[in-house]
Amino acid sequence: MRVLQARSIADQVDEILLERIRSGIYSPGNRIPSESELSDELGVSRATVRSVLAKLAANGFIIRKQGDGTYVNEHAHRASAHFGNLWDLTELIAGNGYNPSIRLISIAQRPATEKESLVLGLEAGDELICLRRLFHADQRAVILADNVIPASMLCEPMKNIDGGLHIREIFELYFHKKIAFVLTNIRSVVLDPGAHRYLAGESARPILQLQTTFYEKNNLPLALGVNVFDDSFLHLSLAQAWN
Amino acid sequence: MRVLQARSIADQVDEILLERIRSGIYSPGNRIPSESELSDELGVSRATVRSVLAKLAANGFIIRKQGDGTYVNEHAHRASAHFGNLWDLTELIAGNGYNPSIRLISIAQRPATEKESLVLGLEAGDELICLRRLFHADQRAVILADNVIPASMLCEPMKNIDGGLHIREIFELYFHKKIAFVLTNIRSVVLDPGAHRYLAGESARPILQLQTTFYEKNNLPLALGVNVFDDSFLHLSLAQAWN
DNA sequence: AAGTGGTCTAGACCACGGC
DNA sequence: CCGTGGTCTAGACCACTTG
Repeated sequence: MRVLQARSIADQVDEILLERIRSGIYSPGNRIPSESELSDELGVSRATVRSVLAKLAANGFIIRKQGDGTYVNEHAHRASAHFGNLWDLTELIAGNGYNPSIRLISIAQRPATEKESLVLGLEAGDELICLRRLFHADQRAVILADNVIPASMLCEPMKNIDGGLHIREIFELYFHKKIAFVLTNIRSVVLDPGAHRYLAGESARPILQLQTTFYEKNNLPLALGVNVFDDSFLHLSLAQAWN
Repeated sequence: MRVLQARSIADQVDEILLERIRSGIYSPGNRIPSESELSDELGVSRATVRSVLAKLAANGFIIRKQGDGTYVNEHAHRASAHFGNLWDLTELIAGNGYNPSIRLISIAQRPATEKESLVLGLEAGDELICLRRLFHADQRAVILADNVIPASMLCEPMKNIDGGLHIREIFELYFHKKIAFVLTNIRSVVLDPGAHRYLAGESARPILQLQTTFYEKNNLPLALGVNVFDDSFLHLSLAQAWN
């Protein structure tokens, strides 16, 4: 079977193998075909197969044993997030077994605070676009997501922004920017009344807060984000291979 | 320059490049030599150089720009953890700028609770080794780490265990087991009185809790771990490349 | 146009584990 | 012993950015 060149060969092999794992063709605890067999069957080089298997192993989907073979990990399905798409909130919700959706709460413009202008490299008083969104898991509000972005980068009227998109798409479509990397701080905080308006349950309980700074390829900070969610409802669990 | 075969060539290249970044030979925001130049200078193939650069980029140390070059990321130094060694608590403390040390609080044996025996695949009432350790950052107690391991796996007298070792080494030395992968749940909890005995600051404040399950290569659970720490003192921050 | 990183190949040799 | 994954090489071609 020769895969087409629509996306990269490696990505297609990745998709094929992941589908076989998910569908049970490669079942938990059992051995999958060797690298040579896979490269023969899929018509790609062993190096390409290896790059895909390395990624799957890093995310815990498979366990590799030198001299023996490659086995499907029977515990990886319990992880709600993976290193490739960490901090992708819709994936996090889906990984917990719910149907994710995003709703725009508000979009507004205001001057930057002193701290914000410092981090984002702005002049005091420069304007920011403030995006407040709510992520739902099967109709239940679970994550409150706030993002602030310098208004000077906006390429279209603020009202045009589709709040249901992934933050990466929002940057590409309305700001013509690509996020190169992110720096995320994981914190434990008390649910404050402002956020409690949107999230169900008792107030002042401890919740997780993800503080993210987005950077462009040229090392300049693009925007800030703060996401809060109840980790008793939505588990943030990660599988990771050790060596 | 031909590197020696003591450790893998890739690991040595990794070390060389990381050292050049840390020492400022490759300085923040500036471009580093191209893949071809590096492979020539170090006497290794371009593929090997690429595998190392890919790892450095995934951890945010460098930014790669197709058609342009590879640049040192000027923000990566602010990350306290990296994906390769995530949940390595001594690295986390070092990443926050402190000198890490580990002290054994207690080591004891008791029967497993119902929940523990379920997760670890034991019979009700099987014995567990309970390891309680305290991680210090410059003499200040910052992380309380509890681990429970089935007593049946122990290969030496309990008293022989050196509590100052990395959990991976403890498994290898005293249990003759290798950890293949871990599943970690990140939670936000209230500091309970039991843990407050060891950690300074006010009680009942929100703190981070890392619940880890350790697995062997054969997919069997080895042990459980619970680490709690004050994330206002010790930041859990991660750099991650987005594509 | 030249040079960069991105992708992929074919093949070699090694270390390890099960048979 | 044989087959497995682990490592490394040399070289090809492509896509992209910059001068």
